[in-house]
Amino acid sequence: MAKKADILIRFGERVRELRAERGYSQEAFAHICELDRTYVGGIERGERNLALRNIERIAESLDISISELMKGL
Amino acid sequence: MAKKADILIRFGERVRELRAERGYSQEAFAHICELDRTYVGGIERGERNLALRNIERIAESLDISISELMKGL
DNA sequence: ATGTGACTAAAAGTCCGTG
DNA sequence: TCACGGACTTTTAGTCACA
Repeated sequence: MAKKADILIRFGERVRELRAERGYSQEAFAHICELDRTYVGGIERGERNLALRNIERIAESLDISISELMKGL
Repeated sequence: MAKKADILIRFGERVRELRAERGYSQEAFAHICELDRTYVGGIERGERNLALRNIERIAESLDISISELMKGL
């Protein structure tokens, strides 16, 4: 498990990129997503195998579709 | 929770559609995904809030990208 | 060939903190 | 502002018997 360039790693990198693009701190972003600050950190580090509902929340908070969020993964 | 046309419902419908298009039974498809038949059934019925790794497995088994799988959701 | 309820183990996800 | 840890509760993963 946790092979490098794993889907979770790639997803985390993608979230971090998009979140930073929007000028949000992890904490501010976590608040928008209504997720825990430490949890969002874990997602960005590729440590979290998050479920579909939370993927949806993140996409919504980034104001893009899930499909768009998953692009290139 | 579980509002109609929920993400899980829509995702399940999408999986069912694509799976059926390929002429797989739930059981045959479950075998390809290396998931339990009843688990896949639960996904198609929108009862499972499945996590990213399983979403990836399903996309792979359908031979499409996650982004493609999520299209229209 | 599928729907469903029930179940246990594992993982998701929260909340407290530190450097 | 973020990485990371410990302890905790809730939900998912994965399977079964049965309709």
